[in-house]
Amino acid sequence: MAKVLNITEAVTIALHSMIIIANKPDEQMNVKVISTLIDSSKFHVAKILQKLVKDGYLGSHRGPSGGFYLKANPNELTLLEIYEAIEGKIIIAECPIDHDHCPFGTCVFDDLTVQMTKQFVDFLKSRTLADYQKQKH
Amino acid sequence: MAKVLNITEAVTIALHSMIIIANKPDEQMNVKVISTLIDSSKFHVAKILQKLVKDGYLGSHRGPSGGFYLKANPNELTLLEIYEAIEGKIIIAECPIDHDHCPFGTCVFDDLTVQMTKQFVDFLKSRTLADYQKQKH
DNA sequence: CTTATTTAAGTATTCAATCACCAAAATTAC
DNA sequence: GTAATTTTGGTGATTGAATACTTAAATAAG
Repeated sequence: MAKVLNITEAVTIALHSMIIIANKPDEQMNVKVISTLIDSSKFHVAKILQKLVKDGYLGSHRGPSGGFYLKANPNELTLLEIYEAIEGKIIIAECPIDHDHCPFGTCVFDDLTVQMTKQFVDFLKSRTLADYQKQKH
Repeated sequence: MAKVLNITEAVTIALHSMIIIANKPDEQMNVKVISTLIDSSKFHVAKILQKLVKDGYLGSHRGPSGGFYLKANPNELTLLEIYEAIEGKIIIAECPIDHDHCPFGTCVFDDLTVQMTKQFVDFLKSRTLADYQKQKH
């Protein structure tokens, strides 16, 4: 069973956690609550959230009633920025055969892989965190 | 640096090798020649070709002047079939969050991942090996 | 028959992603 | 101030995919 798209659990955790936190601006959401909501390992969720704190998208408070809160402006934060915070900058998927060595004039995939990657990037760029907030704040 | 599309070197070797072999129906192409043409490890190329032989797409002859030859009908063999011979059946990339646990009514990615996967599959299905032969036989 | 060539098959290594755990630091609540 | 809670940061295990290598078997050519 093969997946065509590289959508890791790490990115999925990042996107869902950010959306969940953006929808509860009044409560401090902690790892336990979030990992339960999205049914993921709390260790993995903790790691991802720590990275998002380091990158400035989230803030955190330790101790009882601690947790994470949104620091970024949801109207300006795109899904692309979250995606790339976890995975690194998206690069166009080119055919692994070096073009100098490819025995064909044009790529076997034509420009499909380029098109598809752009389509994905454009989607992520067009969506902000605010688009996923039930009540706007 | 993140790649959105899962296009492994293994699949790339399979597609390019099949096309190369289909274009030289009179010569026995061996691992050394093919791996040089596509600038890949001969060990890896050998592995992939062995699998394609087992699956019946190629035949082989050992010994001096041995090599691989096309067994499949290039007019009926699609790129999809080659792709799935190596990677396994393509499945729709769904969000790793179990739908029962997803806190959102609709997927964060909308149906983009479904659309993109179908687009890729449709492309691979629409191309036969014959489309890549310079002179038809 | 001997040697060289080539595929076949099995094994090993590498790498990334995920997951699990622990000790330390911070903070809150009592 | 003490105890409980929660993030932080580091480490290591595990898994699976991808890639690299090695030896064995087959075959052709001389």
